[in-house]
Amino acid sequence: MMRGLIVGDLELRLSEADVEEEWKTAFHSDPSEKEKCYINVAYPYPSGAMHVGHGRTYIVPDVIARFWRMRGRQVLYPMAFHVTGSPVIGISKRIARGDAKTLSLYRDLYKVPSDVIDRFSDPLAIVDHFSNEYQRVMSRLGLSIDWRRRFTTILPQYSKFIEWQYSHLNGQGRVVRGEHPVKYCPQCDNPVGDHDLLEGDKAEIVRFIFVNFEMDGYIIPCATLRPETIYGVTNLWVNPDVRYVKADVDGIAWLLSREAAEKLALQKHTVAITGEVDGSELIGRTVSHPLCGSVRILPAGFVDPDMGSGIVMSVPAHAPFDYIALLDLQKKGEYTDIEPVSLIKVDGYGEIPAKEAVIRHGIVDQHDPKMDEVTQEVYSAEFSRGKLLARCREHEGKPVRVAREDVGAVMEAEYGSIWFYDFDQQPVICRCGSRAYVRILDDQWFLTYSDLEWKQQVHDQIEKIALVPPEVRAEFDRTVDWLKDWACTRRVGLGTRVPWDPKWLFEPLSDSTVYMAYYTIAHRISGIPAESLTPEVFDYIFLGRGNPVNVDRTTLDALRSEFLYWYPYNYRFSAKDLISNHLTFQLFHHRAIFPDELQPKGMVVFGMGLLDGAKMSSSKGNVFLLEDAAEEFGADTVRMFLVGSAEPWQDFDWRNELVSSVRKQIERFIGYIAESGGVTGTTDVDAWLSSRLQRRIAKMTESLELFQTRQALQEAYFGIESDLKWYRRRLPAGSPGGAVLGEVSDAWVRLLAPVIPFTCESLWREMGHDGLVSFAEWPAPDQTRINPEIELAEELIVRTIEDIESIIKIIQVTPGQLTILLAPEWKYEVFRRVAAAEDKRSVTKELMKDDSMRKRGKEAANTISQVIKLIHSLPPQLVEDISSLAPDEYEIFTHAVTFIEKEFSVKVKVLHAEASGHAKAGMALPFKPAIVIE
RNA sequence: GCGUGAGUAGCCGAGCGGGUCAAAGGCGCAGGAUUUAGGGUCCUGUCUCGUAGGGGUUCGCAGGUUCAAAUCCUGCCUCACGCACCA
Repeated sequence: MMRGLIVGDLELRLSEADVEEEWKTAFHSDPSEKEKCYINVAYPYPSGAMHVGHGRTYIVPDVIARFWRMRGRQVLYPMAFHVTGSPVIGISKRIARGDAKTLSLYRDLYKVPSDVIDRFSDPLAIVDHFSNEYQRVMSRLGLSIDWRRRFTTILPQYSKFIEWQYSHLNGQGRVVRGEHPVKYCPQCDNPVGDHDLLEGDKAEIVRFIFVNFEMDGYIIPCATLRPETIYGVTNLWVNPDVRYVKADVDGIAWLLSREAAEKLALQKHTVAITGEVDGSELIGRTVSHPLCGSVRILPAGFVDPDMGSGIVMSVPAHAPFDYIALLDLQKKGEYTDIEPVSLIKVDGYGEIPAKEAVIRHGIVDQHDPKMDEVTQEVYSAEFSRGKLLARCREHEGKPVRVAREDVGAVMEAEYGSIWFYDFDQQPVICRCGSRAYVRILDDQWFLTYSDLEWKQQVHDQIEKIALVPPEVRAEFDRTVDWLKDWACTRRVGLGTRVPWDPKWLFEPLSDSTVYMAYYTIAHRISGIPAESLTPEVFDYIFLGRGNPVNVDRTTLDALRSEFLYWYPYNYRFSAKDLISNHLTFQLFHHRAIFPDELQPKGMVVFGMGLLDGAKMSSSKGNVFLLEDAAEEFGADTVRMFLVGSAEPWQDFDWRNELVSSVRKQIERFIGYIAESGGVTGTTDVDAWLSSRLQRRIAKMTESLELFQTRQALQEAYFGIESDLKWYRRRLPAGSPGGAVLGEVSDAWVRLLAPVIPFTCESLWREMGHDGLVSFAEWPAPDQTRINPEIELAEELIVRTIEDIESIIKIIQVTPGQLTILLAPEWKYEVFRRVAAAEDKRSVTKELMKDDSMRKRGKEAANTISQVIKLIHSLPPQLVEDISSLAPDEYEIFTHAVTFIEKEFSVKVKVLHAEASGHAKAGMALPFKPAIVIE
């Protein structure tokens, strides 16, 4: 009796534990005679518990790994933990501080015991705890990982590996020093990433230019994105209620808002405040700029000292805000001599676009909520279609987008303009609660992804690499084009120090680019002291170069040979959000470090995970923990759902009701296998079932080769199940079936083993096999068992039964007798000739040229048109089979009479239509007999 | 806003080098069967009309190409992912 037949919760879990124990070391993978298959996944950052979304990321590669292992490959599926970076440092601080939200996340959602949480004030305790959890849960889910190779990215040996990589990149001139604006918290004295922000995580850093006016020996800067509009400036705006400061900026006397002066100090300028001045004192004064001459300063309450320099240049012809503000003053009879000065011609507008737009939208004053929209409208019209007018001198006729660059460059070179960075929205608040600013870091290290030659090499690589799905190729190419230099170092966090500048650490994405190579030797190198692992050692292992002496040669040769066995990797798996950074970075780095023959071979990109239709997100609490899922449904159910509900590259949606039905499917599968045990003998439908099985095997194999896990499961689960259902329906009453069922079970258990390995492992054992199904031979379709005639005959019966059912349903009578009238041979001839005809429209004429057809007259013409219609409604393969195999319908139906009689509980007669003399006889067509129900 | 991709029946999803598509499969729902103890299993139906296996209208919206379009082209709308120093 088979154990596990009745799948109680407890029993299921017990058997999972048994199998897990057996697998403990089964997937340790060493170089062998066999062809290798090396797959890997982006390693996790263990700062929290795994949810079902993570589950799929690691289960899909596992299914693929198991598949190729059964196909006889030496498969390597390794795993490590990425602990580089700063998030856990923030987490540990928040936990130490007793932050309620963080504590609740870890205690309630991740279910970390309180004594463990107590240790979380140490960031290393967090990653330690969760990497062990990850391993435990991954094992529980049956991932066939070689755990000997596990490492973390702050292991001293790994750091040495990073140093080696960067010594090459640096030597190639690919690491350069540069300056870079970042979001920065003065309180924390550190750059802040978007996830470090309490508010303003969508804020972007915008680069303004200061247009420097002059007044009494002071520079009066105005921040703008549109330097070309200098030719249309009619005045400046100053807020009379704001106290401005005089400041010494890089040795020159400036006048600007206090906020602006402080911001400048963070942007590589020396700023010393020397005095203050009321905005009101500035009103009415005259300033000048070489490109627009002298203009006056006017009062404006809307000027924000925290925006730009706190002083604004006014271009009323093209800026609706300026226009309406000027108008407001003039309504009071002030400054009536100022006229808007037009400098841009744009189709769809007259001389003063700002004025027209304001009038068109019925704006009455500056406080109208539509002002932003109007401004946007004018700006984008001018930017996309505008051309500069004659008053812009040498820039006349230039499109706005060009003139903007040109005028800016001239101002910077000749008129003392500098760049000024600020956020496009406020406020931007650090998690510590204080305000964040833009700061320019000037000793930052960059990877030169902007290098055109390097980009080209990566483009060439992308052309050669296998990408799943292929549509992502365009996105990779775009990313390569779009990448600029990447700031690859940080001041804080865990990680490897920059060897030549130890105050910096390599940033997390930058230390995770070629670690797939490290897996190949991770278990062998962990015993070697880090001090011995000089760059020369890695050169020897990975590049076969040099003559290192601090590690003995036998060891080195072993490492080198293992690396060469596995590398290059065959497939890397990752979610699609990493295309624009990690997945592309690793191509860059492989290209820079490794020779042609060791470049990546392929990548598989995953879709995202949803939970009940909403995006999964730990921070929002919208997650379902993987372990809870395994507990509730069983590991195999979780696996089958995650790989079967959508193809890997599609988004999937975890819904408990759907998962439950997957569980029933597995139970049904176990039931089928159990019932087929020990069945002997043969039946009439065995050959059919066997033939179908071969096709299912071929289809599933093909699908898995293409990573189509969902398609594979459709064939291997639902396909085989539906064949079995039909098979059983076809059996004579009381028959348990034939020995073919054993053949099906044997193949079926192996086909599903990659997806539901726990179940299949125990079934395999119950079936009396030695060894693990995980290493059993993958079924191969047996061509000799494929029998198209039998499948065609069965198809005819299926279709006829469907016809009978639908007729019965419509006429709603209880049939007393059923007669099947078969089409005569000449109609088959028509069928074959129509099927073979290129042009179905002229085939009637063609056929009617025949004497044999003509003498049948109208009947022949009708038949031809019915056959044309019939052929259009049948699958092409079927049409071909009907033509070429010429099924003997009489033989087929007389054999199936008992079955049809059983189906409809009615007497069945099978007759040749033309001999029957029946009124419906004319309806009979090839493969579609006429049916008479009385 | 920019880049990449997607929009198919109650839901999820096949199909997308044009005819074979009223459109696979699953889920859900409905009816029936079953010596069915419990949500199990099997069969049937599930856009619409129809007392003979058929007809009609559908595949984000609006146009276009074609004898023929879910499938090709154009425009629009909506959604997802990415837009950088961050895992």
